[in-house]
Amino acid sequence: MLDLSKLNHNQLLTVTADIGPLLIIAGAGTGKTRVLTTRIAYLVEQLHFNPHEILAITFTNKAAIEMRNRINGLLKHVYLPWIGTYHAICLKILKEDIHFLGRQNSFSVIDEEDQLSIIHDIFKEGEISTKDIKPKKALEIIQRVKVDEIDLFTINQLNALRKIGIHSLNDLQSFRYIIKNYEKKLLKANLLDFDDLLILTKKLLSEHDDVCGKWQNKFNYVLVDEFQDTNYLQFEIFNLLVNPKIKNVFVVGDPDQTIYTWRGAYPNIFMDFLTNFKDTKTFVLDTNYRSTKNILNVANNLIKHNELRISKNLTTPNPTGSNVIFFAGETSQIEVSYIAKQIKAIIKQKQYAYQDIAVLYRAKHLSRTIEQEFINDGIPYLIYGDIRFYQRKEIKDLVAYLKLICNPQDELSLKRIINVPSRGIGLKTIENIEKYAASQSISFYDALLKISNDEIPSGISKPTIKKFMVLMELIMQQTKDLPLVKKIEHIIDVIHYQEYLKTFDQFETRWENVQELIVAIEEFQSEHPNRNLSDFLEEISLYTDIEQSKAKQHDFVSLMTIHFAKGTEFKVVFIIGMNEGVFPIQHLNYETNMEEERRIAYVGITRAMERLFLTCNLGFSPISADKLTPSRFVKEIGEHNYVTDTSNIATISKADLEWYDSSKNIDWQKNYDSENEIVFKIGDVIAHTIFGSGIVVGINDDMLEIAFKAPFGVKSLIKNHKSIKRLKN
DNA sequence: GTGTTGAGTATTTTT
DNA sequence: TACTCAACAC
Repeated sequence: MLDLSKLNHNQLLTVTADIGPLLIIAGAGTGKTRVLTTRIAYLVEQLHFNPHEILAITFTNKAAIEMRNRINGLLKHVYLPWIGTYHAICLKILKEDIHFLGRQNSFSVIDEEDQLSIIHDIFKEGEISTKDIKPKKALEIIQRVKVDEIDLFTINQLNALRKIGIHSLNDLQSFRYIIKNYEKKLLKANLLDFDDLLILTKKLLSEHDDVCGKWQNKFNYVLVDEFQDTNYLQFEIFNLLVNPKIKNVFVVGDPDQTIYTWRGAYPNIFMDFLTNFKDTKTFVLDTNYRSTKNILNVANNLIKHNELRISKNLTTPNPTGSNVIFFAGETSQIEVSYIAKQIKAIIKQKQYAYQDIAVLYRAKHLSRTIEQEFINDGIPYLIYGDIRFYQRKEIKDLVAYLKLICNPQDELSLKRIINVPSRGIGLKTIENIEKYAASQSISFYDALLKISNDEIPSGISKPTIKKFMVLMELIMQQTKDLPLVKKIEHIIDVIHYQEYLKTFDQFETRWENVQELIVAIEEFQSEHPNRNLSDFLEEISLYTDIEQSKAKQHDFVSLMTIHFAKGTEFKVVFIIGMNEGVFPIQHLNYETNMEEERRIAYVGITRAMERLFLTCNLGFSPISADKLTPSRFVKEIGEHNYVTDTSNIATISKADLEWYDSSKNIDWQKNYDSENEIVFKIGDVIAHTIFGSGIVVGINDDMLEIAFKAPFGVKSLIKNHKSIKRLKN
């Protein structure tokens, strides 16, 4: 029997609400996950829904696993096959039905590294220099164009393209070329990128009523977690999946925690939802069980500065708790050693263990100084999301071999491992093989076959290729009838992968990762005895990370970005780099969305249960000519709501703190001012908020070439960016 | 063809 | 600081 006694009044109403559209606005720490999982248990146990007709959409794979575990705690022996991210759900749907779009169900999914390697090929073919356009930039444009469904071929107005990072007509031409060829290559090789999973699912469901109807009939109840981070495309898919006759939906979210607008999420989605589902019942959960009064107070006082917001104030029955501490160190060195000192003190008092503590930051690179400090001080730590497991070289190499056993025609994988370990098949040879393949209109693999059997185009060494092909044949034959785990072990053995890895730094870690992969395969096999290698590859194609077994064994401090920390909680939280320009972040060529920055800070603060430290430093940032100032967010929280720690090493006295001043600084809330464009000419003296003064030395399209003082040199910047001010003619 | 080194450059967040 | 890329030595 389902135990509902632990729920508060509102939670209980939510869990036991009648079927029909439900919207739950659940603030941070108000028991969102509990409500979701209990609702699912309630559906199965009380309302007798079949687990197979329940679709639950989460934002991350991690959350999906977590949800499955919690449901398992509530309902023994009940398995919900349809819990997953939009991407995972779409993958399953497409694997079943993509042939309705005239494509083959045997497609595979590529990750960013694969995307980049395809982009590199396109650059080579189109003779685009990586100096003019960075492949990463091209990737970013491709993603934004695809998710936002922007048609680059009909848009000619630069104004409309600035927001996605295209600043000149020249670039537009190049990006058109890149995207056209990118899509062509994917189609030809039967590959889908992450965005395609969503785009094609939408296409499938919207263009094929019968297919759409089939899925709508299948899913009689649809739940969505982290609804605030749903992007438009995902929302469309959601709407297509919901059976319009019954409208059994249950969406949970918190508009104040929308931190993925850069991936297309939009705070207004809640209004859209209410428009689509007119008879929605809305519940608000605003009792926070996570944080102390002091911490919640800080969070509430910060987020109220967002203007585009539905007002909401969380309250908590928890005690007042310790003061929230603000610390400003003279340098970043002092900032991090302060944190180390606090952690050591906390541990010494035995109030908390390392695993109760998290250090959070706005951007990944900020973990560097803290990591160094922790190494020096012997504080155990783990950086999450550092290098994702399935993105590591050693893992991708071996997975590429596995993919090739399944499908020898997989060109990406083939090119990846053709010279891993080194076999004397370098870039030149690969290029020649590609040319040969193109001239014969055959695949890369078939070209290799031909070369090793008879024809030898110049510039390719037949014996080398032959040797490689014999090896591949051998691997395929010998692994054919082996169980999954033996397959990978055999490959590692035959290609002498361990010896090869020894030539790299961090051999031990890499070899551990290889072992970890074998464990993952073992687990897959014992959990799904009937599924084969390609099932495994499909399963991991959406995984970026793995449950780190390390994490279960040791006691360490967690280091992660705030984005990564969403959905977690820690007794003690440090948020570092609370500096203007760092958090809120200021970037060179993009505008800052201040409200989103504030929400990110809000998410960070609300991770804390008992102790919260906000730290900053007043040194020089690596890219700044000026001294750093504390973040405006600290000021907005209100001085009476926290305590400034001046008791420690070399702190700045409170009076000396120079705060962000909107009248003195250029506000980069609206970075682009196309109404009043300044006309620059060569020789103009300008001031930049980061690089100081400089002289315009070149002008093209929307960009200015500006010579700054050492160490910055000449930079290309956007002409009408608010960070640039003309000083005199 | 492979591996190393130095110069130059660019710093957000993730499925 | 970290990563990329071109140039160089073997």
